[in-house]
Amino acid sequence: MPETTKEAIIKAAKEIFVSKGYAATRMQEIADAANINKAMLHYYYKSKETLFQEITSQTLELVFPRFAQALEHEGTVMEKIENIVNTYIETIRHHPYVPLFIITELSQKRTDFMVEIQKRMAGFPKLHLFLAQMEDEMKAGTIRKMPPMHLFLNVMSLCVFPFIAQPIYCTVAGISEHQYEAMMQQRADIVNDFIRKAIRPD
Amino acid sequence: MPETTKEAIIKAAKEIFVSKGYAATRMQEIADAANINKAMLHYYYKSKETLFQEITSQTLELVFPRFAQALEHEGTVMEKIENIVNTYIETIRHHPYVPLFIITELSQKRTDFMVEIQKRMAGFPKLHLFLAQMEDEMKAGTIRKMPPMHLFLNVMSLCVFPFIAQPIYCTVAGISEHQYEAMMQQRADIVNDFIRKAIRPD
DNA sequence: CTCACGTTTAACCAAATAGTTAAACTATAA
DNA sequence: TTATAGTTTAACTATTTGGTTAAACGTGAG
Repeated sequence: MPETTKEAIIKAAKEIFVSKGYAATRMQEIADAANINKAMLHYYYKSKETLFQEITSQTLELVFPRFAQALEHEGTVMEKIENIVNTYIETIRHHPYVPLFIITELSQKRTDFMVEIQKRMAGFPKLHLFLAQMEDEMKAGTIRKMPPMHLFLNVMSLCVFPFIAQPIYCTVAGISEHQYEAMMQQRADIVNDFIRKAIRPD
Repeated sequence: MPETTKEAIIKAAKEIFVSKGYAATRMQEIADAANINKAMLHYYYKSKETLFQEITSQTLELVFPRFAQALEHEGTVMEKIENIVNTYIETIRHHPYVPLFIITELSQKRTDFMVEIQKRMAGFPKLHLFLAQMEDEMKAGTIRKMPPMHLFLNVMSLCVFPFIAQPIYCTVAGISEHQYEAMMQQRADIVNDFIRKAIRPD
């Protein structure tokens, strides 16, 4: 089945916008990647901003619903964490450039992008409920005492950072992208083990 | 003491290049921030590339020597980790934009930047010696068994990610930059505790 | 066939941005 | 004081890049 022009544009634009960010992306580069004339981009999308908006929307949609859902899981703190870890790593493994894309664009403080992010955040279940549950379990002695915010940050760090840092990690460790992907396949189990041991009471 | 023009340029350029990246930075913006005419930039530095090179060099110099030194510390795996954690978090707390800067520019795959990074990596002590020591201690039963690469990645993740993710974390957790900085002050101790518990043998 | 409509192209324009130049300014040493 | 060298500025050019236009192309309906 031959790809429509619009599909080719979206595919190429997603590839390039997400991996290089808005500022570093050239419309010509997208046109080349989609094997079309640059004018076609403007035929289907009014401007670079418009096209970027479309890509942003599709990209965030790919990832945020799953992230939100992971936080809604029922159970103990450790069961919730396990679900978050599995969901995050699995999702990001399929879209490895997305976290850096989000962080890159957020750091530019482009208002339209920040609005888009905040819209998605609104659909998020309240984080502080999860933090409160952590405190309850810490008081009950089910898990070790530590600042709940830091525990949550630890979970995020262990899941997300490896994908953001892939290029530098491959350089410093002297391994290939392929070897790195192999590492990421076993990562969810390892992270869960790590956290389980770290938070169990003495 | 009145700042020299060159100092003003470097200060402004560092601020802007490091926080927004090469592609999103405008020479005019640097000139404005330094309160000088745009032509002055080209009087002191041949081109945007040249100025960027200078900023890159100074910025990496600020951070890489400390990172390298932290890996050279003597002692048990946990003692080494503790030193790495303390050094990394302390260093990055003073230069919070640097990690994202490095990752952003690396992801652009600009060859000159990658060369600059690899030069600094050359001065790094061999990571695999540290990994080998981990394996020794795991066999000896001093620390829990787990893939050494993942343990190292965990340490990096817990130290570096919070600074990269600051903008999105402040949004999702609904806290101010100031509150976030306060969190980062206590972070080194918390991360060390977390890792210590996670790697101790059962 | 041919008309009409959506699609595609080459050539072009306009705005933004990096980079240049020549003249003016300033401080300092002879 | 003035000659000199370094510094600064306004005005400019060149290049890159986002965006436009009018004409050409192709295809399905009548």
